[in-house]
Amino acid sequence: MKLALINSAWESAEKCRNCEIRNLVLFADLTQEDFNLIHLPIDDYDLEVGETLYNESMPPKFIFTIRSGMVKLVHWLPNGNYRIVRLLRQGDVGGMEALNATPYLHQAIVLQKTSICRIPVEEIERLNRESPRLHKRLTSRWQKAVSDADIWLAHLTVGSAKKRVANLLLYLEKNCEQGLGKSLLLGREDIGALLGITTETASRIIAEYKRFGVIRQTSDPLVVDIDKPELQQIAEND
Amino acid sequence: MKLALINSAWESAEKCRNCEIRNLVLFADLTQEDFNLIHLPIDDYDLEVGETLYNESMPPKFIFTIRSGMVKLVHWLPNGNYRIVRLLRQGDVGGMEALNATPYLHQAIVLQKTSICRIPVEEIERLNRESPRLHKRLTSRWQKAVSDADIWLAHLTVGSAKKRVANLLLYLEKNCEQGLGKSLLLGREDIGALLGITTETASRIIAEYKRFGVIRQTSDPLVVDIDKPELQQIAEND
DNA sequence: CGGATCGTTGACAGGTATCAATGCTGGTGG
DNA sequence: CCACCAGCATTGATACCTGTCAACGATCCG
Repeated sequence: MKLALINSAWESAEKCRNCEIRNLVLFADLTQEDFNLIHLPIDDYDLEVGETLYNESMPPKFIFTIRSGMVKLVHWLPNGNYRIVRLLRQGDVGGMEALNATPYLHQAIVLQKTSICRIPVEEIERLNRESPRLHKRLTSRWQKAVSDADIWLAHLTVGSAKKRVANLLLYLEKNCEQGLGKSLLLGREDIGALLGITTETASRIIAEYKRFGVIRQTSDPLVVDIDKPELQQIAEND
Repeated sequence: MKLALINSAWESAEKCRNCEIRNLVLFADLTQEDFNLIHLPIDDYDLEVGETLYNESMPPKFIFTIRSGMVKLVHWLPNGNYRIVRLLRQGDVGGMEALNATPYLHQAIVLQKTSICRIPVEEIERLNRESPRLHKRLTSRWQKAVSDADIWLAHLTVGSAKKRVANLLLYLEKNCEQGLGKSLLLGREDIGALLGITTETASRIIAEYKRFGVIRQTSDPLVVDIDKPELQQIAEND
């Protein structure tokens, strides 16, 4: 049993060392010695659309890095409504609240098939104490979370509903890994919760964009081709 | 010259050790030995309404803790409009971007006479390396900045303009140090930039609240008495 | 006293929420 | 295989809200 645990830990360190997106995530700057410090298992696994990564009532024992895919952070309001406060994409870290021994602040739900690394908080704390390189990475991740939230606020909650949807589509084109000119097309309810508008308004605008050819269906119903210049035009003027 | 610097450093460490709000800010957990590590001067000073604490084009060499008062973080948009992305109040830390050697992300402008501690980034970095207690504090401040931003988003950018203003007044009552039942009354333009509404709409709503006695002028034109239950009522239902 | 700045108010058009009804699609069980 | 259902997306009608443009009042200060 103990041996199994040690093997597992060794394996996970090995996997991290060879991880192809390592330069994007927490362990980018770790050295060989740092990896030797890893004792607890780091699990990696995939989640399907709609599955929950963590929520407010789970014990905050892990942080999560996104290897690929996309996750929404949902904040539930007392009246049963909800608001999406951020999207996590490749290289982002979720659940960092756990590092301060406080409960998770959101429910994290998968929007696109997503590949995850789940890292025990204990492990992070040990490395944090013993590896200044990891510490540096962690604080810069934290900063990224703050500045993402600010940019969100400044771009996605101002202007008309049309502008907001245009900005969202442009944001997704950049960040959803579907390739140039392609964007993930979220459910209308999610679009509403992201932009602070109703589902009906979101639907109307998406339908209108489709009619005018600003966005076009692809073979995958969850992905659309977008007319980037046109959307940028809408986002700025109109 | 060198002696003067050393004296100044010694003095600032001394001041921090005796600071009456120390338990709120970064140095809460530092020990005597930790203070002995402080070599660079930590300045404290006051700023008046409208003065700028830092902005995007200043070299990011300091972080700032708010001893008292209130500061807005302004994000300028390309078209000349601006959005207030967060408010800093007693115990908050501003300009933490500097710790990652990136430019400041906002312009920080004083809303209420504010008392500041300005701490050199170099100093923080040294302490961070040598004092695990400070490190812990720093990460928890960072978390606070993230969760503040999220709460902001979830409460102050949804619902009707009336609800948003009500929520803002309740938020200020809790956080502006004017005492129970009293709230800082911001300029209408600031209210607009905070809530994502126009100045005119902000003005209409404030004027209406005044007419119905939900808020009442005090001797200080920048402070109002608020009818808390009524505002909570408005924030939830209506 | 005049000018600048900020707050207030009005009129109006356009945008958005709301309520309600109707398509559309994928999955399930007969 | 098909009928049916549940969940989403779409669309319409309408009232309300908010942005916009414009004018006017209040206050402060030189």
